[in-house]
Amino acid sequence: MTEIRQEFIEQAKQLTRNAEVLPNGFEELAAKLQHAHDTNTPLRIKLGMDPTRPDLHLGHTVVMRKLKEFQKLGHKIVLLVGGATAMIGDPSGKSETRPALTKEQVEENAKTYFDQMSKVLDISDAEVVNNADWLHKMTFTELLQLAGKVTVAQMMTRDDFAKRYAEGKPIAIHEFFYPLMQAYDSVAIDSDIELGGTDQRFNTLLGRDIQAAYGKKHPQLVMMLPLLEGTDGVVKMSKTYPEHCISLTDSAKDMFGKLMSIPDTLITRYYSLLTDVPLAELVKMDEQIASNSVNPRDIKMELAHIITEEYHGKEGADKAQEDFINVVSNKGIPDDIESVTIESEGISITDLLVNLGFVQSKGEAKRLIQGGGVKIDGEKLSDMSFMVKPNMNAVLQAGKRKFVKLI
RNA sequence: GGGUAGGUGGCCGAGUGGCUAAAGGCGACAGACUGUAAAUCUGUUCACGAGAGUGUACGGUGGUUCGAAUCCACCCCUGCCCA
Repeated sequence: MTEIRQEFIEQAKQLTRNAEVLPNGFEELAAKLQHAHDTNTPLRIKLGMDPTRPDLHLGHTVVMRKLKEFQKLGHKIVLLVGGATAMIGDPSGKSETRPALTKEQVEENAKTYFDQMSKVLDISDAEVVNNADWLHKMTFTELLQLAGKVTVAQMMTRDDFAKRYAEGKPIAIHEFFYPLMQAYDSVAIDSDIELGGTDQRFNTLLGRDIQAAYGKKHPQLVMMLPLLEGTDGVVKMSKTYPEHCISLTDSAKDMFGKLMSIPDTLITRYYSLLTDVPLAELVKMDEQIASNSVNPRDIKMELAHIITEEYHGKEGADKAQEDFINVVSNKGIPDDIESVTIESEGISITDLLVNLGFVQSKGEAKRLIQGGGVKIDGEKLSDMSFMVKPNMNAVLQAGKRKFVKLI
């Protein structure tokens, strides 16, 4: 084996920040980087995407940021749209078969995906493929050949299969095909490295085995990025729990606020996974928080600003921070709240709250009032049958962050 | 095909004839406090109604009963064991 030059060891080190490389740590990675450089053949970096729900959140950007690093080093990003796999649904705990998407739907969702992705990396330079293009053309014989490469016992080593089986939960046969299809994709696009969250360990490693089974001499490495916890700090950020997601399409204000709502324990983790702030500084932050020499809120606010700025520019981030301090810290009201015009006959407060979409039902509106969560011009409202009249020129507040101006 | 255990509110999970709009937990929302939409504590958590109350709800459809999440019949779905 040839000696690996320092340059590529450094590169590999940089690339493995936050990441775990399987199976052989970063030595094989460094070797691949060097080989790619010496032979002038960029590495093909695969990332699979599920086109069923096109809303991306910060959790997705952890992987995307890593892709960007590869891109900067001159490697080729291959974005794989899972048009075929989308019909199965990743068996991640729940066995729900998703309805087949039409080609148009997949394309449309993919487009939304790319729009959002381009906020983080350069899509124009990427290779975009859809696995429906080859998987749907497979014959049954080819499918059986593929399925023959893996045993049931191997399949069952996949963590969530094993778990569900132990718990007596159903596993449909077609769910076994998900990893197989994903693995075959690696054959089809001839990837050198596949990125994914740690939940993709099995699928991506299977890709390596299947590539080898189909004759690839140097099968892909697997680079796994940690799953970002949602704003509750416990469960990974996932579209299953939209309330814990920070979506890329969130307004600057929401993004900032949601970032401020993460538990203090998660601050440096968010820094590490979502910003370029060097590790040494993160260590310092941890010390500062531990020793109480700094208010964690301030470090968190800086984090919120950095990330918000990335998606909404400096101005947007500044404004969001200003609003946050004004509304949350000083219990003020934002300065750009919307107005609603009240019809001349007036409207009951409960109906109004429902109409505004602040609550789901009148019952909920009443509970909110009972709990002291409704204020008019800062005064708590206790009268449930309160009638809102026109020209009150007052600010209605429901809960902590819903405001509207009544005219 | 046979046996057996299950299917309860956003989720988990108790409940085996009336006291059950259904314990408890999680989540969510609100209030208090604060150093933040962290933490902690408290309250709320099907819909309509000012309220008394009414309607809807425990896999589905029928039935027994004054009364059913709870009993019966059939059906659908899932696990496990056996063949």
